[in-house]
Amino acid sequence: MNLIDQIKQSAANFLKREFNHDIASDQLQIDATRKEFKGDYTLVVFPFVKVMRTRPEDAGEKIGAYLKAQIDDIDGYNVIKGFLNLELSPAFWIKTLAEKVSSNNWLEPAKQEETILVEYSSPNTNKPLHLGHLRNNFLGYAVSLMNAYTGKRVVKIQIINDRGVHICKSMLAWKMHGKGETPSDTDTKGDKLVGKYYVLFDQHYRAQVAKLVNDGMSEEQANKEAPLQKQVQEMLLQWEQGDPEVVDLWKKMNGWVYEGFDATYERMGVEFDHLYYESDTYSKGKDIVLRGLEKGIFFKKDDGSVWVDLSEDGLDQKLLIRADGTTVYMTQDIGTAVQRYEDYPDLKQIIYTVGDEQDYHFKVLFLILEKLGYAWAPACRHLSYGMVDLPSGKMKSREGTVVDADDLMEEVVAAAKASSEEKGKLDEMSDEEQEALFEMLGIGALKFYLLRVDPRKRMMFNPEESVSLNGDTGPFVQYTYARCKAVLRKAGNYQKQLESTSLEDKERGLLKALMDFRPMADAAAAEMNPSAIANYCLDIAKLYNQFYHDHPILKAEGAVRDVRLALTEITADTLRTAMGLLSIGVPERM
RNA sequence: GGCCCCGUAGUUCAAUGGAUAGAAUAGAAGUUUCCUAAACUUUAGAUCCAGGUUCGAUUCCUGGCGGGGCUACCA
Repeated sequence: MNLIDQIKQSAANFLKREFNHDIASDQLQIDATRKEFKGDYTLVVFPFVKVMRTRPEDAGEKIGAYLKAQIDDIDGYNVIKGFLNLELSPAFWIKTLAEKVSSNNWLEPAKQEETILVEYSSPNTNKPLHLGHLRNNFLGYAVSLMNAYTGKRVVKIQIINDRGVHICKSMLAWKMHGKGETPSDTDTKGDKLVGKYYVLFDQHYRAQVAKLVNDGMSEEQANKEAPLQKQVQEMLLQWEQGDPEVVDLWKKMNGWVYEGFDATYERMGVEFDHLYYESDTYSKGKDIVLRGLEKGIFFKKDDGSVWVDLSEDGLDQKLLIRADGTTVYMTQDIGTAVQRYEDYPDLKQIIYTVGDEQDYHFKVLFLILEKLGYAWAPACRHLSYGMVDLPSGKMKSREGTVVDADDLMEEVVAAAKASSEEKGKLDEMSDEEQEALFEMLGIGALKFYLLRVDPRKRMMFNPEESVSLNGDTGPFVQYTYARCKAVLRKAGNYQKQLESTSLEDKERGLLKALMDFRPMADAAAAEMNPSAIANYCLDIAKLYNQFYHDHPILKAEGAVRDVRLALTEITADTLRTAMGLLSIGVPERM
């Protein structure tokens, strides 16, 4: 049991013994003491006051005296208003530091038990990945790593939206205007080439619509009547009927897209364990819905369409099967969820990384799954994240304001390179090492920029800030790590069986923050919140840099030097581990 | 219209209901014969408005105001 739990336990025991009262565990609150007060940890005594029927100051005094008597590591205490500040002994801190620096397993991942699925990315195959996909992928991948670290067996998946009318648009445009162009003979990335034809379709289509409207047709009707619209519908029908020519074209163009995506994913540093394709799963779910209909969970309208009524749950009615018997997105999602549990029978949870514009969709999906009686339904979660805005406003593909993922990664790496060369510290590195470093710094900066904001919140993407390497950035943390490693290289071996000595305030503050890594990581994983990890890394880096600035390490002597080196070492280990959970690498030198 | 989310320094972000609301950036002023100055220090600057619950509210509740999203037999 760690010390904080011990203190909580002891405080609860006090109340039980003296007042025969059981305090709820959520009433026991212990925080790190704010730096303007003396002490290390603070117990909030207000919850005790009612039971003890005394003033907060008295209550604090009594609890403090009891805790000091009970727990050896507590050296003293003070009470300010309703806050009991506990002071821990120097020996406790040295002991804690020595344990961490001498055992190399305190940062090991927890044992992986429950199996969970994390879905992210899940792009359409008609256009390249953009900034929004970057936030999605970085979030989903980080949440996967965090859960794997804190004790889940994580299967990383995506469902690729490889079919449907949007794919046919690219196909049709290529067929009409492509002249047989391929990625290799145009030296174009496959996803970019297909995206080009998607845009081309849209241009021609809108021209047709405009002409029809000009000729007196209503816009709504023109949208339906445009020849290209009819052709694309026809093509979708051919695809569904398995027309060999259409299917071949579909396979060919999707293949191009996958090659392009693979290159993008590789540079992003994300990966998947299991790919699902919508073309395999889009018809699933219908049977499940029909069985639900028999059981009376759903109902049928006169035209034969099948609906679910969620008005008792505060929502409305939702279509599940069209009058013509075809399925909608919701039906497919029901099918794929069930499919996944069939694929992974010991599955405990699915996390869906999908933008918050689909909050309602997932609310409905989870409710339907519950109504269908699947025991695992309540464990499903929607990792809902906010859109990424640009200084110019929303990203809109029509207006060409979409930030392309590949271009952006290229830019941030170029910025890292320019900045590194300006500093000129890399003379000893080979060209390959330098290139690898620029990649690590640039991509790291981008990931950190997108991950340090609470996922649930909409965020602003400022291109200039995203390539900046100063301030609250990934490179700041990476720099701190490299700084630690430089010190450790120069120090060589040192005595890790630390002798007793006192600690400076900045040393103790840093150590205290480092001790908080596990609980922080557990909470972040449970909340699916990588930003908590990013902000923790910034805290640690700031604390270390302040300590580094104020106290000489290599020039110190004896036990003091050993302590400072030990702190440096566990700071580096913690930063590397924490950044690793965000899939951001840290360099030995920079 | 109905439902959901969000309003914190000039700007971008923090703060399980806890002490004097923290950072970064932009602004002003400093620190290097010394372990990596991509650093550090000082300075100025904010909880949309009005009520309520509470020992205590940026946080919870109600009502405004402002912004965004969802509300398709689209995916």
